[in-house]
Amino acid sequence: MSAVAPRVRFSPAPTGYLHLGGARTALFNWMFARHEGGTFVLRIEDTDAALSRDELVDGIQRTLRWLGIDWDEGPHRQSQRADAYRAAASRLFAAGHAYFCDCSRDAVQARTTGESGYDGWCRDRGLAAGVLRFRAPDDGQTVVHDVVRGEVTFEHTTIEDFVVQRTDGSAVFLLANAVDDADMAITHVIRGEDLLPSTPKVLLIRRALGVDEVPVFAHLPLIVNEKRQKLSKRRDDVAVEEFRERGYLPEAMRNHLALLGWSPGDDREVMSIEDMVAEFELADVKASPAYFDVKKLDAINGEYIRALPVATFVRESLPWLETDPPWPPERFDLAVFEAVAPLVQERARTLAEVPATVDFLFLEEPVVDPVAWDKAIGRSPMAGALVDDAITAYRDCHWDTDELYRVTAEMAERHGLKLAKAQAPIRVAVTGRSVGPPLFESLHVLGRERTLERLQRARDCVPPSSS
RNA sequence: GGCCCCAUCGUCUAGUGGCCUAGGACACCACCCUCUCAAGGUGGCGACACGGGUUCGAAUCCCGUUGGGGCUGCCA
Repeated sequence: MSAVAPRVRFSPAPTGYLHLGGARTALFNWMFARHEGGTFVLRIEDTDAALSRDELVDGIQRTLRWLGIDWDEGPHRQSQRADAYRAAASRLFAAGHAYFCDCSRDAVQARTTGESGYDGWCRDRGLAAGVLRFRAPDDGQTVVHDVVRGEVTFEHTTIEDFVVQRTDGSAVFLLANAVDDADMAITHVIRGEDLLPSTPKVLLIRRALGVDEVPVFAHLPLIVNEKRQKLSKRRDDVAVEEFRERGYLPEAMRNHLALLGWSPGDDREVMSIEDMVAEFELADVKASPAYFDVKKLDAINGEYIRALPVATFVRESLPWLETDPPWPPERFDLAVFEAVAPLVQERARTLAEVPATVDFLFLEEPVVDPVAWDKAIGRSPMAGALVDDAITAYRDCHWDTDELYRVTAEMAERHGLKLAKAQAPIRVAVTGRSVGPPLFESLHVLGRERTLERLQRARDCVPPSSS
């Protein structure tokens, strides 16, 4: 491609959080830059005063870092480059490429034709104030060369005289975008497909400003919801921060995002970021929209969780165990959690699932799943006898996993039951649930005393007739 | 309405004219393993939107139709 190292930018509007589409766009820009040995620029598009708040920008940076996406330049703030945009606007006006317009919103509406929008009524009125509109060419066409979409042609007759500067003198994103990409020598514009229709306008501005170079464009397919619509804040869960809070690992998030619209070309899916960077090519990006499937994210996240060193898993789980836990905080015992961590790790798809898997260890009394209780104890004719036997056997046996297994298996045999059946009431009595970590390890960690207490309590609840 | 984009299993995708009776992954189902649940293993279900071309040959190229989507703001 180009002899010079590419320069790309991720230029989000600060809306208070980083959404999935933005994260994917950032990731693709970043992977491209790293693959090509180029420069990744972070630029905040906050020309709208309402968006120009520091905390909104901080959130984006924090989330990008969480995802492992770092930048080489910036963050540049468009809110701080007003002078450059004003100068550019003046040049457009002076050269006759733009004119002022004082049409009200209603007037513009009235003058909007089906084919090409605003009809340019103010073009020759010689106004000196108002919004500044770009004088779109009346004929000809602009061709956008797009790496993922090929050549896209826009007839100039379909491009209206669009606004480049607001009444208050601030630049609209089209202008700011054109000026910044030129000033920052951006070579590849990689962004969402929703920006494709605005591309000829930006190109027109650049040309009017005397910029000859044209960046390479790559319009990425949209990420859509189950109804195949562009993800929106209102109706969809789109904040990356929220996925973080739901217990997803950044590596899994990043991996899944990378697979939306791109693949390495073979059967690999779960792969390291290094491998993704090594394989990433803009030309391999697909053109069709992709649905963000949380089920698949869950599966990928589970794989990443299982691949963690146990100590890392414990550390990553801590926020979920210490912040607003389902048990009294003082009852939590890190050593106990560490003892069962490998068993929990094997089963968790998200870190958020961890507390409920181990809550029986830290609660005075376990959370009882009524359906499980009813099935394993309430309506089980053998439950009373099994629990009685367990109490007897567990009172005197060696308190270790193998021994617990052995005496329980013996007990099952005495009753002519499979161990799977025989352990059910014990599990529910002690953990409150029918599913969970392996039972005998759980009992071992819980301790004899508390195990017996819970079994006795369950025994007291069993109707006499059932024993 | 106008302009533009898109179209392979339910989903994410491989496929760039013959290797395709279309491969993988997630999800789902069955079986195996097994103290529950997971994990793992095996197998199953399941797609080239439709119609015309081009070609010896089309999921792959072209045209049309249909369907979906994006844009159409003094938001970006």
